Amino acid sequence: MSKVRVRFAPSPTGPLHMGGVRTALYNYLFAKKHGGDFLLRIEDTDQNRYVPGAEQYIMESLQWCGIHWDEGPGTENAFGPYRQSERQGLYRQYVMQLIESGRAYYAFDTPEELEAMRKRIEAEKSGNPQYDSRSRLSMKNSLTLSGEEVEQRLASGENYVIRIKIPENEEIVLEDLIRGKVTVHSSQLDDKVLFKSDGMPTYHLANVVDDYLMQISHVIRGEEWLPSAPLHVLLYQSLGWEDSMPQFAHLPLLLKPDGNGKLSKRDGDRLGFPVFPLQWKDPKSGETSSGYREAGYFPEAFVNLLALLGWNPGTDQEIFSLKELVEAFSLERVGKSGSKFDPEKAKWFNHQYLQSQPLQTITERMQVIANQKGIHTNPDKLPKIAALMRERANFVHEIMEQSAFFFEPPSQYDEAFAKKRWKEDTPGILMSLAELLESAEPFTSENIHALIQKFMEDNGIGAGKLMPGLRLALVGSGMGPDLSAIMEILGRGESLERIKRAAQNLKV
RNA sequence: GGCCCGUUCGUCUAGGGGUUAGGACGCAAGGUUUUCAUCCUUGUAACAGGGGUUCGAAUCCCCUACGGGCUACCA
Repeated sequence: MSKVRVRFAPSPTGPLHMGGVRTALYNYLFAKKHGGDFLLRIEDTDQNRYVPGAEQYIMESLQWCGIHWDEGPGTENAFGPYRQSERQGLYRQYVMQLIESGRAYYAFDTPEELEAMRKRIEAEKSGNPQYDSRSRLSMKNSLTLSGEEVEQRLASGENYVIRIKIPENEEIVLEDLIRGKVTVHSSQLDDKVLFKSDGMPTYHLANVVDDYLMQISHVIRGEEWLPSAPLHVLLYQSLGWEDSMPQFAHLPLLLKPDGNGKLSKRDGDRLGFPVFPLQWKDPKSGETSSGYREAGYFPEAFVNLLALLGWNPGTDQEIFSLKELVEAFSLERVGKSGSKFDPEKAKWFNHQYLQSQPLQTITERMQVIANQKGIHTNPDKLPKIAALMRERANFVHEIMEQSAFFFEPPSQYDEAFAKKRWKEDTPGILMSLAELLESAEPFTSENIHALIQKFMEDNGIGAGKLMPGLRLALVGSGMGPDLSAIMEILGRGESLERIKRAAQNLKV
């Protein structure tokens, strides 16, 4: 087998959504698994839909995910350039080749005429309302016009497109790596435009030409391309490239969590989860869409959860590093049916990574959040807080939210909890405990814990009587981790101060 | 409408002729804990329907239903 070369070929028409990232990921995994190349190619043949910043966004997204391309914009070599707009001059010779061999033809129809044709066929119910072997002879093209007139129209600079001439009665068979044999009859295909009147190729032509020129071995893309895959096969055949035609693999779609249909931007807004890897601000509308990065996901978690949406290793393993994914990945284990995205499970993945991430990574992120929120922190405390708090959180920002009491004494006490647990004798008990804690040396969790145990024993006080009040004093609510650990982090001064303050101020 | 693709717990999925249909998320209960979480244990819950083929079908075939994709001088 020749070298594996795959490409991810997004169109810079907006932010890349997570389905696109998954397609890129599968391409990457497949390439790396087989020691091949992963290329990034920008399909910007539609100038009308170009969105500034989109290309940059795509690249930044892939980089954030750790999906690195071997070739792409910026890595110029023999196969470049990697933006189709920069390859414009390349395509013309191939359409001309098609025209000369009679596999394509010029067409001069106006949008109005095309519309009229569709309407007519629809009204007659005489077939598919499309430009095909049945209707093309009633249109204005080089099949119906005299050679002279075609020449004349071309010479006068009239707008024209070049269409593929779909053969009339042919079974087109394509062997899809995921779906098996897919057969389509040529009568179902229409004479797709290959070359637009603006001098740009359409996707169909450009992707076939570029895949050929870039020696792509496997085309791994979304299922939405399956219907046009036979057209691409025809193009390879017509161009005489049948022998180097890549193998196809059409991936199932990512579906919205509720109801049906493919995942869209709207769903994220509606259900409160990101559908984009990175936050995106639409340059036209100014509208902002949230991203996984900004929502606090680790890129490793994002990649992990994406990988398992449509692929599985056949084992019970669910946590995979990128490296492990490369090792385990195969197209044979990609499913055929669409996957609904489950935001809850996404959080679970991040929880897993939060537990296994180096403490330093977490504290760095905590520091960033602290700076943003204007929270003053003692950098020495952060690793301790992280270690103590992370198991209860899914995200670093949740650690910060749940750790607020470390940075600021309670400004108020949870009323319901106080009502239940703050008794008349609580202040007195706490004051005695505070006195005892003065002697804890050093002021560590272990020592504090031991002293508290001793205190309870000596005074015949149960944990249920002491702890809730103590917690209220230190935290302000009935939640949080072990109190000895909290006090160690708070330090002796702050801990005792909080205890005394509550004892003095909190009334039954 | 036409064409193509698909259908196992609510969700992601394993399983590809003989399984008590397995795991994970979620949910529920119990346990641990000073609280809330975490964690642990247990439980809940599925082969879309109908016909075949077969001694035997979730698994193979057909039909139906349902879902999805495509149907542009967009990708």
